[in-house]
Amino acid sequence: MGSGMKVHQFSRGLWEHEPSLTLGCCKNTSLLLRPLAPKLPTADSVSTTAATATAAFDLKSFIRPESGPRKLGSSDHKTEATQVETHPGGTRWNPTQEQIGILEMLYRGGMRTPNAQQIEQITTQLGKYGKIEGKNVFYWFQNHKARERQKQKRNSILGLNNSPRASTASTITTISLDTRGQMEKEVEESPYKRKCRTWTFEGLEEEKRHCKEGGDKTLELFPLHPEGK
Amino acid sequence: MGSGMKVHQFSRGLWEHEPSLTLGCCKNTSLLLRPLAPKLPTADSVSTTAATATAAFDLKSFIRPESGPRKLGSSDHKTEATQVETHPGGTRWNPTQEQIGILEMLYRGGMRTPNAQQIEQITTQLGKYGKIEGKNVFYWFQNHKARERQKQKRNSILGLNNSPRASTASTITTISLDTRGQMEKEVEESPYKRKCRTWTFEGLEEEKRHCKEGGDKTLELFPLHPEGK
DNA sequence: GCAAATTAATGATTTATTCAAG
DNA sequence: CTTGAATAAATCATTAATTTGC
Repeated sequence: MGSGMKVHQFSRGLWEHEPSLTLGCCKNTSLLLRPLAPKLPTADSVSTTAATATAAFDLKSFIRPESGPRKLGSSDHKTEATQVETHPGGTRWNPTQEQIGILEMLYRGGMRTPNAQQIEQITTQLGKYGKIEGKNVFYWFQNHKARERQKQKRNSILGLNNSPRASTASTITTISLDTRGQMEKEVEESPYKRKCRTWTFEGLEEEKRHCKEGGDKTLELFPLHPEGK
Repeated sequence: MGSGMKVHQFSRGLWEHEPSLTLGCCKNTSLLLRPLAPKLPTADSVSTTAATATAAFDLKSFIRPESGPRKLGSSDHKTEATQVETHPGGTRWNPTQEQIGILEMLYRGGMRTPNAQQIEQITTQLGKYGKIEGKNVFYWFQNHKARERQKQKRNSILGLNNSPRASTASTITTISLDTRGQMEKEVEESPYKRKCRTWTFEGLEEEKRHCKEGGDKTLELFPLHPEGK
């Protein structure tokens, strides 16, 4: 199955990178602050770092917090952000027809992996038609691209066999709307590109057990960093 | 090559849940707004969506903005964010010894893929020792995990040959600090687990050409991906 | 001893694979 | 079965080590 092993080496060094404007949380404005770190060559950094860097930094709360002291009931942390409510009934994004339409239009227009700014704009626009987040847009493009590709691969393989029910799923006929120069090689996609997408974590995760039978809405909330950038 | 195909099914549904607080950007509180979209079953959504959803939403600016009217010189956009500079000399994160030490400690403690909250905390802590962002922490764990894995795979393959210098690379001896139930199977990792990490895009990218030979700092920030291809 | 050239490590992205919800 | 969501694998790209020539 995996017999491709193609190596793309060209198109090198032409991708620019975005410096990703560093939200204001990192409060080190002085640029040369790494006075520590004696930079010993070929240091194993095992015993040394363990001694130097531990500081005030209890790992217990980080590593698998379930095994540690369970601090669920205690409002010890800063549980003050009341951003409750969130997803009323569903865990995952349920796109509306308008949203899908716009996304497909963008895809057909040639967009493959939008960058952060584009995702932000798209999310803002699609937000008018229903709840959506940036990651939904991102994932949609990822998935759509991958599935279009494997659909085409399957069609190209099965198409030679010409089984009478293979490709009757969609059979879109009115594709040729205007098709200016945009369409180009819908097939034979270029497999590697180098983009930079700067993203930052913001919302905290929501595990929400399978919620098949649980009806209670005890949603506690956590401190996100509300200070934006 | 791809002959593994192992499916791990245990250790399921044991992750505690943080109910997530959805930043307030999505402003549709009324939950049932999809008046449009007649929801025709197995809709192709090609011609229909193109008609319904276009609205006020110029795709031209999204899809490969270079093919459209180039608006470089015009300061029409909000080119007011003088978030220049940021990375003084380097594009990518250059971890200090302390940061690496903490990260390795966390890794050895058992942390594999921290969630958003953990990443946020780690980033805050590591920020004391040098500039760092959340994505750096995330990437570090991804890369470290993957490379430890392939290192072990390589060792397990070569280890059977019993070359006398195979595993003398690190030979950490003082591993057993306290090691309560934490350590468990460092080898034979459980490769699939289901977590939720909600992340959102935040920083907009800004472009900065390679600056290898160009000494000028004319970093234009046009909204682009320079060419689709 | 230093600096350019080369190599090794590793940070950052993209693609492939997989799980699970509806 | 379709598809959103998440992770693992592959790989590009940049920085630090290391080597080499002077």
